[in-house]
Amino acid sequence: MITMAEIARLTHVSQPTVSRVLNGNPKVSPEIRERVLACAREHDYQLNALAKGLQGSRTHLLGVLVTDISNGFFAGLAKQIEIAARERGYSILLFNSDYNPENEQEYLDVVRRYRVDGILAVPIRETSAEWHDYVKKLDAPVVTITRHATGLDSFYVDHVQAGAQVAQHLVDRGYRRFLFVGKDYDSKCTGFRQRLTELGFGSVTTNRVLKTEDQLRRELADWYTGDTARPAIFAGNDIYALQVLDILRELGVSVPEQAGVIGFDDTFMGRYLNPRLSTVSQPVSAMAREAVNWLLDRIEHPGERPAMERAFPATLVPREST
Amino acid sequence: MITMAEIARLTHVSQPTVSRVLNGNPKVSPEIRERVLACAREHDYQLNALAKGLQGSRTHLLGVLVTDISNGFFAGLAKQIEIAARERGYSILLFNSDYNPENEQEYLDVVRRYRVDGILAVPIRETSAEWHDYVKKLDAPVVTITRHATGLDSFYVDHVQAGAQVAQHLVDRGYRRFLFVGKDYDSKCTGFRQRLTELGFGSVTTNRVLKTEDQLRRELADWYTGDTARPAIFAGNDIYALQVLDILRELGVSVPEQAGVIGFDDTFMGRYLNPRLSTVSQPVSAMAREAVNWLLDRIEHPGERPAMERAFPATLVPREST
DNA sequence: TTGAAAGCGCTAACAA
DNA sequence: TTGTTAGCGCTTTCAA
Repeated sequence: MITMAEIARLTHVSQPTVSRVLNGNPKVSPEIRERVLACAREHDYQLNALAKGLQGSRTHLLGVLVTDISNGFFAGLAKQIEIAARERGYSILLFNSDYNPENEQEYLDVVRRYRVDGILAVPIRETSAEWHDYVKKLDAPVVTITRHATGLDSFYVDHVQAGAQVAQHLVDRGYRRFLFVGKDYDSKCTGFRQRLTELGFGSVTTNRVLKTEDQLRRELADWYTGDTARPAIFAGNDIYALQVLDILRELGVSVPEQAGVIGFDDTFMGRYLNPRLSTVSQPVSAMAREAVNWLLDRIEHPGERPAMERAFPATLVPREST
Repeated sequence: MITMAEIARLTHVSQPTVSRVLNGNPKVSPEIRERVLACAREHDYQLNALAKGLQGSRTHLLGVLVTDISNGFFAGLAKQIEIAARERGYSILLFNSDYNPENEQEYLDVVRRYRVDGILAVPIRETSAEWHDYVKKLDAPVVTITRHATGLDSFYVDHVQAGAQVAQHLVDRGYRRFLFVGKDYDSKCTGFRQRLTELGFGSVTTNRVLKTEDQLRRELADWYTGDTARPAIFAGNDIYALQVLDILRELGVSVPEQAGVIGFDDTFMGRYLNPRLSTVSQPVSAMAREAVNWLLDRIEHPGERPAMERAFPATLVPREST
């Protein structure tokens, strides 16, 4: 691929002059400008972004670390991040931790090797001291997205509060017995339990962690037959909800009549399911956009400023399943 | 971030020696090796991948260009690509063309600026002369994935044949009137129509292009009421199928009794839908893995070799919707 | 086994 | 307005 030096040779100017032309520096005579641009176009010149990055300024690279890109919610998030970054001329290095802390650690290192200008991450354990310490000692700014990390830049939906909203909704709809399906350290579960306790249903709450689908099937069967109070299941994300819906159908339990089901994330598919899935919506696009803009502002206008802990509202989307 | 030169200064050796140690060159005395490694560890040294890439060898960067990362199928594909690349030490620059040829063109340029070692792409128009020409004149090897581009490296499922399989399946199941929902240039549609014609149902085939959801709703309503032969709908992907299913439910048409619906891609959700979605499965993981390995072999062992046109079998997955 | 020197392609500072 | 010089952090000769 042709370089600036080569263009300089061909057009009989110095290499820095070529740089000036290609960077739109106005202090270049029109004739030279024309000659250089024509030559660059003719040879399909493409800037060597590595050389530019090496020389010190910006790499215009952003590291994006998510837990599972195959989950529609994160796929949508990645898409919005990519769009927002592109608009400002940044490209995305994408990594998938798969909820494995070792991967997370390794990918963070990889991203540093490429000297990314900044990092957007969905950490596995946003509240852990490790995450906090790690972020603090990095040289590139890190923004935690969709999770709340106290004291760090984070753009998130308050999962504790959202969990409480779900609890309230289920109780309002007349459900009296509850199950949470998801990871045990999920903050949604915390908020869910708290509110249920406040509402006087603490003791009937059962919280289960989804491991294999088979296990979930057995647990659901046990759980459902044990009682006659109106039961509802809060799934930590729409994917779990989809599986729960399917299992209940197999068990012959009709939703929402015999059991309520509510998901989380408001994934695209929820709107079309049968029954249409009640869920909790997060403003993905706004979250991605604001997070990217904040990160890029930090990058482009360095200087101390307090951490931005930006909470976005979660919206309960009641549909047919509750 | 600390550099090799800095480590050299601290350990009283030359910078190239530091390079040797960190690259595992055996011709270094144990004492020096120890000293250097200790220093690197202490200061959390991270290689500057830009400098390494600049100096000529490999960047260990792969450009991945997909049409829509928020589509579960491509999200899954991206995930598998990322995993396969990681295993061999490569990272992913991800772009989303959103089915817009201008984006595709621009992103391909961006990727070249970062001097990626190779490109994996889901082209918008894999059969076009533009794509062919563009790929041919790039300096980095390009592998077309999930689409068949004749004469170029491509790892794909034969969509024409898959479309024919779907036609056969629907006819076998007793359907007699057909609708294709999807993009008009989709090769699946070509194969679908061909086979229907062969089977003597050519004239009753209606092919419609999905534009807005509202339009789809009106068209489906018109289409359904027009006739009494057993009708079936072939949706170009599972997302369309999901929407079709929902519209039919609104129209009070029961699936599969009054109308059959089949999707494409075997997205995760299909297994859990109500009714469970019949669809066509592509071996995503194998396709991604083989494509990545082929691309990396081209990168790591340069030299002419004929284009690899590797077709993978599509598997019809009959479930409850047909 | 180690070091000195050159150079990858670019930007930035300084001179002319 | 243009050119000269230096240097980013690394790998790669080539010498010692």
